[in-house]
Amino acid sequence: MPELPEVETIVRELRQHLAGEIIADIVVEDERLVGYPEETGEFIRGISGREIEDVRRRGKYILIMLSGEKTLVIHLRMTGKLLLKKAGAAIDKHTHVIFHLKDDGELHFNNLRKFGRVYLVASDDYAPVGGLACLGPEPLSEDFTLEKFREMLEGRRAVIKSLLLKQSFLAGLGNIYTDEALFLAGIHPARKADQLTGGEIEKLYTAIKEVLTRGIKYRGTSFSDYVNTMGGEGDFQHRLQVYQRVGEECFRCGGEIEKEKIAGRGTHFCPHCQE
DNA sequence: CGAGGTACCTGACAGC
DNA sequence: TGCTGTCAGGTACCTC
Repeated sequence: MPELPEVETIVRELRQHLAGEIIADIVVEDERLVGYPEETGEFIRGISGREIEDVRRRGKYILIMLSGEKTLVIHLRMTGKLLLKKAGAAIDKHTHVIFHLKDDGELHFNNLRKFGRVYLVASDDYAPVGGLACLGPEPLSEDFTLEKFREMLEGRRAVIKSLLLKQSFLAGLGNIYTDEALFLAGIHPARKADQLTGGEIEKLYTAIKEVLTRGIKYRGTSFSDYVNTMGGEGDFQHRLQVYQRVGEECFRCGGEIEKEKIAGRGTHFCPHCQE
């Protein structure tokens, strides 16, 4: 489901509502969703009674910083949702982990396809969460400069779409925002990374930042599953240029948007604007 | 390094 | 109505 803008939207809401709260108890309905520690009881005991000090984001990972130098890490994968509820709220069929707050609220981890994961790790050691430990740079951070992006692409013979989707290369882009960024930059998704011109790299760099910034501004893209912590939809689906627009007119040239399998994923692009 | 496949799950939708 | 195949915002793991 969620990519960087959706996760960022959720993180901002969680921070506002959860900072300073104490997690009193956790109910795990399906142990498969606990990625670490292996033993669910250890996960529950390690969290119970701790205070939520802050909520942060790294790539598509949600980091709930707890007292005692512990971090509750949550990844939503495809269909995960985090929903803030009042105590005693109805439990949805696909809610598999519930965090009960001391002060009357609940956080429901809902997961239709059960791909999402929760982890409890020491705040100074994220190694047990492999994907988190080896993430690439944050695309909206100051240290992701154009110069750095050029260096990252140097000598990479992979198809650009597959590189952009790779979290260890750059953190946070998923299928929607990758397609949108490549359209904005006018680059065909199947181009080889090391064959992009200097101008194209610069356009892509700007496009990535712009697409993510706008995605956050409009609080994410909801086309089937994504909702924020209050169950509300984002707005960016109304502003997509290519994603989910197969057969429709390109807003730039009037041609027809196509869809093809590239880098193993359904890929949307305008064959005229992205040669 | 890079490409392609499988697996993990449930549900929606198209086609017969 | 119901069966079958395909697809879905993600990632880990495997082989070549």
